[in-house]
Formats: sequence, structure tokens, C-alpha cells
Amino acid sequence: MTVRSRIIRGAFFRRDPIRCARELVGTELIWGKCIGKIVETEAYLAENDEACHTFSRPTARAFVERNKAGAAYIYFSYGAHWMLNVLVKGIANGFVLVRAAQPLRGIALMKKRRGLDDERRLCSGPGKLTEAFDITDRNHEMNLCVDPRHCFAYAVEEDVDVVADERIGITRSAHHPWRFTIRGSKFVSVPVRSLTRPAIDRNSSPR
DNA sequence: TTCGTGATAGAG
DNA sequence: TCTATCACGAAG
Repeated sequence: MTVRSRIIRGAFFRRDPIRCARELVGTELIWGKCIGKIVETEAYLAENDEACHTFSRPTARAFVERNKAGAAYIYFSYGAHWMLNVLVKGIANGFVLVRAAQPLRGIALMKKRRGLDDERRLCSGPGKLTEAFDITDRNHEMNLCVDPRHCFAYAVEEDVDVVADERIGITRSAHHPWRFTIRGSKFVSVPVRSLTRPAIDRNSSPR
């Protein structure tokens, strides 16, 4: 089976962001010589989601209008890190943030770019991942569903145990369980907080 | 736990 | 022009 036949096409991203985020976990991110298995994503909704850039950034709303599903939305965060998102336009619009990956190929190159040897820490966060893969704003608005060298691809193994958990690193609309990880993966950014979330649990949580 | 870093947006 | 904010990461 060739790489091309496994490419995830635009139809995948013409659904809703939550489902896309969940199903992108376990797929492969192919970027030049580097390949990683995606172990962590988050969904952001263009509507009614205060954590999404579209909520407060006119440029993000314009991006959604201007681009097709599967376009890369890449921005610079905290003066240091690039974030890789994929545009979803379908039943609902939004983004999938690619947060962590398990290095599969091009590992020596990733180590060099990151200045690290520990494979677990090469792509264990959205900023680390883009550094390891050399993803920057020059890839902004790139269509990630056509070029087999810059795309997502279905993995050969299909059985993936995905855990839903609350998104992290945000202050607004943080309660939605729209973070998705591979259960038990050692390559995620931050360990999942709870495998089973109580429906209402205000007393056991400090702060 | 703290802090650097720079883009963005909105207020004045 | 100024300020607040931020989907982070590394050092301590």
C-alpha cells in the first residue's frame, strides 16, 4: 500500500471538528522526511466556543471564510511557538489542534531540531511538535489534503483506543471534553487528568 | 512555580 | 500609543 493511497482527503474535514479531532488521533502526520503518529488533538468550534480564535480574532474568522476544509491554520504563540491546526468546515466549522505525536520516522532529524535525545519529549506538546517537524508560518493556509509530503494518513493499524478529556492550556470554555488522546500513550503533552469524568463534581476539585 | 517572548486586538 | 491576553515550554 502506498503512502498516497492512505492520504486523508478533504471530505474527512468536511464534518464537525469534534469528530475530526477524535478520528485524527491514531493517524499519521507526514511532513517531509518526518512521520509521527498523532496521539493528542483538541477540537475548537468556530461558534459558541470562547477558546477558539474565531471568538476574538477577526483574522481567524476571515481565515475560515477564505479557506477550504483541510487548510493549515498556523499561528505564533507566546512569542516562541508555532501551533498547527487544521480547518474543519462542515456540519460545524472549527479547528483541530494537533498537540502531540509519537515519532515514527525522521527521528534523528527531530532530535537535531529539538536538541534533545528523549523520543518521548520530541513532540509531546503543540510547540514541540512544530519544532520537531519544522512547521512554521510558511505552511500557513497550505492545503493538507493533496500533497503526500505534507498530509495526514490513515495508519495501517486501525484499532485505536481514544480517551476524551478536558482541553488544557486555556482559561475560557475549558470544561468541554474536546481533548482526545490515545489511552496510556507516553507521548502526550500532559497526562490525562481523569479517565472517567463525573457528570457534576464541584466538591472534589480544589481551587 | 516563574518567566521570556511577540503577535493580535481593543481601548484611550 | 498602551495594555491585556495568550491553544507554550524550559528552567528551577
